[in-house]
Amino acid sequence: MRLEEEIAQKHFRNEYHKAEVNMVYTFNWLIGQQVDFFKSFGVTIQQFNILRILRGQHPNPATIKLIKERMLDKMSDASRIVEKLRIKDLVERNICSHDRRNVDVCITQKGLDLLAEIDKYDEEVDKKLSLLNEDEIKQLNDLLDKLRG
Amino acid sequence: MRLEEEIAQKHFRNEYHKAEVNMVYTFNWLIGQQVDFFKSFGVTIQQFNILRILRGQHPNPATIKLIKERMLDKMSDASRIVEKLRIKDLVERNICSHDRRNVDVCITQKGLDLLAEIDKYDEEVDKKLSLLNEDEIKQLNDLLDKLRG
DNA sequence: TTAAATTATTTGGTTTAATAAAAATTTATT
DNA sequence: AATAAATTTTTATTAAACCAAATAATTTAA
Repeated sequence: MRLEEEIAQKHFRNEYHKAEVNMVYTFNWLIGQQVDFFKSFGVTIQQFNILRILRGQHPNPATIKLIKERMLDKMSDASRIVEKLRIKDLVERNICSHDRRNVDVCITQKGLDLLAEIDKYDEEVDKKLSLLNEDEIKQLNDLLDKLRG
Repeated sequence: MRLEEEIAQKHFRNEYHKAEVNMVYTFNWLIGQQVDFFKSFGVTIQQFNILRILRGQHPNPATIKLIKERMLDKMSDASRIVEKLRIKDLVERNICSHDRRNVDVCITQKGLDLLAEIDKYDEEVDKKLSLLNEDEIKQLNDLLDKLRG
């Protein structure tokens, strides 16, 4: 639906202004769906993102620093989120023997199992964007890449 | 820059998957800039959005319910945000005499002044998207509108 | 070799956000 | 009129973001 009809704002200064509002609005729409989806698996989006980073490293550990760098939302408080995951037995933490400043974080089998379960819904998740066809989705990706410079 | 290079993720299942990640990443980037911008005026994005809604109603009041409906992020905790604004003297709250469940919220002159000040930076804000030209921005808007259905 | 600087992480305190439940009030039903 | 249902707002709870300071280990440099 056109943005103007979804929110009660009739007027935008120009297409750039509309794009700003449109992105924020679409972002909220998208994140809202993700929150609900992940909640059904007992994790938050941030927790899921960290688990995925850890799976990417598996069977090697990742430090908190590496996790921070790889997170989509760079500002997140990785230490504390890792601790939440540890409480749920989804990750393990150990002081690194080579450099004891580091904390090595590893995904557990339970964590891997959870991700495997979530993976089953990939197609369903992709379908949420299915109102755009392949070409349009590619266009969108190109525009976003260009936008960030 | 291409998303694959900005985040350390090489592989996406398909363009749809990439688009999901791309939107979250790009919108986080955008919202991060907005947060900084509004912080320099002493308000959060949500507070700004509520002030704008109130200016739209001015000189009539808006109820909390109306504010919630109009917010881009519909789920937000409007009561508390209004209270934050009241503490800063940017809005006034009064129990509605017709229906005492309602709370009438009005923007103050100080609130109007703040918005007027922020308005001065409109062009500068639009410029953040200037890597896309008019046509491309319009395409982006159309794609996002279509995406949400 | 020791002092200073750097790096990695944690912790405390504050603010924001999302959600559900509670409280207050009005409206509807019998 | 009395009670139930619906509506509006507030409060409580939990997770997360933010920022600075504290802690601890390592590296650099004098």
